[in-house]
Amino acid sequence: MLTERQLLLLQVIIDDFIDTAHPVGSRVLAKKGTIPFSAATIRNEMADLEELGFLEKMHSSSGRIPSEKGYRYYVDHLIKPVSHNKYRGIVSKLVQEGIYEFEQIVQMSAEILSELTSYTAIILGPEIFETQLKQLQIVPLSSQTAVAVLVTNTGHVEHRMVSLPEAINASDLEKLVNIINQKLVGIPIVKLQNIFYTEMADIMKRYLDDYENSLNYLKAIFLTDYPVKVYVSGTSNMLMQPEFNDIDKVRSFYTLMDKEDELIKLLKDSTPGIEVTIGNENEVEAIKDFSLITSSLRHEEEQIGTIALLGPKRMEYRKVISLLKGLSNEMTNTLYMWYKDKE
Amino acid sequence: MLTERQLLLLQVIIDDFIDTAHPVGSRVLAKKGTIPFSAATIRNEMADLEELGFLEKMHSSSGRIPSEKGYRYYVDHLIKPVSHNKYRGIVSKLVQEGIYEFEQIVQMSAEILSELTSYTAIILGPEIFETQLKQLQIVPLSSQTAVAVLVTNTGHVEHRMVSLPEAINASDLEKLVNIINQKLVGIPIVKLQNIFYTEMADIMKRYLDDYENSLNYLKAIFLTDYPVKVYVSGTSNMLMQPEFNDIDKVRSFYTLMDKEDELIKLLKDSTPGIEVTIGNENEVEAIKDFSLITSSLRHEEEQIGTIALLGPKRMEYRKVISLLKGLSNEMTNTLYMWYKDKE
DNA sequence: TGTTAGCACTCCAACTTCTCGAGTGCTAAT
DNA sequence: ATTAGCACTCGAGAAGTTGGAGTGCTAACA
Repeated sequence: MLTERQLLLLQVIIDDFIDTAHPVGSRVLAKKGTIPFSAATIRNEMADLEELGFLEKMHSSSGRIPSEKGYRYYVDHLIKPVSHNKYRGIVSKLVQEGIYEFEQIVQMSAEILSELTSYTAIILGPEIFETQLKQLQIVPLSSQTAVAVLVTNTGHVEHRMVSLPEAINASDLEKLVNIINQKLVGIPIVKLQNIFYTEMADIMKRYLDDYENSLNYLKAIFLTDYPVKVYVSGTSNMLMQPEFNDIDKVRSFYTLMDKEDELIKLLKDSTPGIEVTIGNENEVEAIKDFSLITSSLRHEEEQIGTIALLGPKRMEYRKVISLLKGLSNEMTNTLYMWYKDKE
Repeated sequence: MLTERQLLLLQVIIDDFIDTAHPVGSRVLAKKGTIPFSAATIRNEMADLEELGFLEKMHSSSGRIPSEKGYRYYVDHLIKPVSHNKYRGIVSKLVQEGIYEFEQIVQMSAEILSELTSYTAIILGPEIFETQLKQLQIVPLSSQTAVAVLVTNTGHVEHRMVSLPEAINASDLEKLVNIINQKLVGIPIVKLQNIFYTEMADIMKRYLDDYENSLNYLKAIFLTDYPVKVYVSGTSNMLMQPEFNDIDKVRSFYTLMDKEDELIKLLKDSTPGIEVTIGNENEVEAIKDFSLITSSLRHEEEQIGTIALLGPKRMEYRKVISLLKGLSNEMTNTLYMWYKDKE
């Protein structure tokens, strides 16, 4: 329904605004020569585009800036993805070094990402869905405390302090750990809780003197949710963006960044693939002035983590999207190889 | 060398400025009634105090604000520490729950601290000086990779991915781990590197087929420095301080906060006890507008960590210092008990 | 009929000017 | 020694001024 010329115009206006952060006027646009029409014509078209809701003015005699609808159209229809060969291979290079666990790799990728874009990178997870128990170890520290160490097949290590039941003795503890390892190695972490109640209860009853106590003890290890970790990187890069000249925006931005649970909410239920949320499209009030681009990392239909970039609505969508796409693909492949290798 | 009256005046002026962030004028001060003299007299004294370098003016007809020398004098001589009974016991309560490792407790304390003061809390370490190896575990993930897990007597867990040497077989690996655990458990982590070269080399030669390879392999585990961790908490609280109305200050502040190595430099060589650095007293350029209060956590002469508060020069020194002192004592005691218990 | 030049109008941003109040330093009186 | 009084200073904020970049509309043009 938009004419060829309107499309071109919309594209050029948004590109220009993304580049300069200044409202775009007809005169300047005409002078640039990208559009073979006079300023007056451009003005007319601009008025139409505004009527259609793609552009808006800050005040009656300012240039036009893209509306959220405008950005949305731009993202959905006007961007031809550019592939960023330059950065291809970053992840696999990290993997090849062989000294990082998966979580570290995700984190490092995000740092690179925020460096490359000067927006803020936020990473969720990777969650332990689908990762399997490789080994459980319980190391007693004193008579009352021990540390439980859980290693997964992805090289991830979780640990947690636990208090030991009074009655348990060293040999029982050893037996317990052996049973667990025999029975539970290879089981996806998520399913541990179920199995724990069904199969384990029986077995433990048979082998252990102090069944009751041991059970309670294990609960502390397996039945608490392991915390989801959020990494944020590059917040100070973003302060250079002119939209942050407003001190209140800075305040509310950092207040959000400090609330881990809000960030988790932001990234938690992302759908597969790249998803772009512009301004008020997002339900979280605090980022109504921002755009958020998320890409969920998946392994066999399971979401195991999310990489996201948070920036001003005036974001370099073209660059960011292709970058994130590339990175995401690479991560997925890497992930696939990884699991295949470790199984 | 300062008269009684000058001391009183200095005290009141700084207190007032810390409270209101506004330059303090003679008239207002006289009206408040804390000083039984007229505004004119106060003016004269103020002029003297300025000449002595304790006060300064923003411009020729503004009220007085404390100079750095003024703050220094205030901190050194005019503060009578108030004990904060209210918050006593926070740490020991956390410890009693028995489910946190030492590092978590430090971190949580710092969060509380920043919440209580609305300044930024920075914590370094605790470093692994003096903590002893409790157990080493090597869990193979694939034919080429494994994860090495190191548990200390404080309940701290370090882990790292390592690539396995081609030639090594499962039984050798097991032997290796056994040797290490037999020989190295109880050794302070810092000394591992030395012992590794002296004693271990011999032993390994005797027991292992593939001595050369195993040695190289272990290097990766023991000879890399484990990273010092920095936790920062409460940065957004601080934005509410009026000194942060200047956007450039905010920018430079957050740029600093993003540089982990700078922060480490800031806290690394703190002397025992509480140390207050005001503005330019600190060598790090980026915090010349701030004051930093550090308290190093010690165990038997060794610095094992640092808690610090970063705030504007106009800081509530009285409150902050006593709070930090209390917390620090509590931590040290806790630490002492902890080690005693775990040894 | 689509395009363009021209013109009157709008509005912000940046700059100046003005005013006011809170502050000072100095002097003379107490 | 202390204080009251007075002239002076300076910055913060209000009010006014200007210029430029923008618009919308109309009329002329290909």
